[in-house]
Amino acid sequence: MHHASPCCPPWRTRGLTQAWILLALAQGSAHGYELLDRLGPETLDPGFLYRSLRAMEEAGLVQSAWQTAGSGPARRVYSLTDLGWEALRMWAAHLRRLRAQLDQFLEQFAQVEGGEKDVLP
Amino acid sequence: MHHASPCCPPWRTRGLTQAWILLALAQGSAHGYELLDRLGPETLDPGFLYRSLRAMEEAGLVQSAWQTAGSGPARRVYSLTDLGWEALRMWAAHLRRLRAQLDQFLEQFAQVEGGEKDVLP
DNA sequence: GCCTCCTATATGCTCAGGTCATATAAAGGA
DNA sequence: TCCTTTATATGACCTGAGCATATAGGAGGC
Repeated sequence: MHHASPCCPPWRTRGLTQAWILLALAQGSAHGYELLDRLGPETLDPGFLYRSLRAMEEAGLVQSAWQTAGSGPARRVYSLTDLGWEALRMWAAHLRRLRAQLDQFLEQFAQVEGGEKDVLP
Repeated sequence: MHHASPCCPPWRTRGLTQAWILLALAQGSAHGYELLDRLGPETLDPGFLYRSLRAMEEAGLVQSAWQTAGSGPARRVYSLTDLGWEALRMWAAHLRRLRAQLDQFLEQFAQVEGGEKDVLP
């Protein structure tokens, strides 16, 4: 019987990761390992990143080219396509709507929190 | 060949549904079908709602009581527990952090969007 | 030469949040 | 009686995401 903490919303928010990847790429072409650094290696799983990149390439949002020059193993360098830029703009619009929803939530929460103690006479 | 819209972030944001359910319950005890009305029947799947309510009851966030009086089939009326209120406050705090992240995203987006056309000499 | 570490990409397994379709049952009205 | 409305519930399935692990090239130690 360990209620430790109730419920708990722990994570780095679900469903928005692709948006962050697109934004990171919008700041300049890069390969996967470099994107990990840009987004914070602690906050993003490498496996998920690489899979996402492949999926986004298949969808035409990004394109890749092998870079064999330099030291270490070959790198797959990704860059945004026009379609990717368009997707990023759509994400931005979506996140603005999401922010409005959050404002609405927090406003409603403030109302119920104030009246929590005096619900019925 | 119908690229219609690229990528597309369509949905009512994932992972936050439990928070909305808790908030709706904070505005007063209700049974499932009534919660559907409060949250918008179009935006929430009944099956998912009922499963969530059962899970939250098991977690101690809500409690339920059968209401056989009145017309129609029996209703399971849910209400928030103290633990549920605590969870709701944690959700609010989390969503404030999420809002800050969104601000950061949109700010960075505004920067890259402005300089999109002049990337290299 | 060989071993080991760092960089870099990739795959398999699994879980949880969510959607869609469908089942069941009580009341009320035609 | 049968159909519709209200209300709760279950089964199948999809997908974003996390965790573990595999693979391969280069660099440095010895």
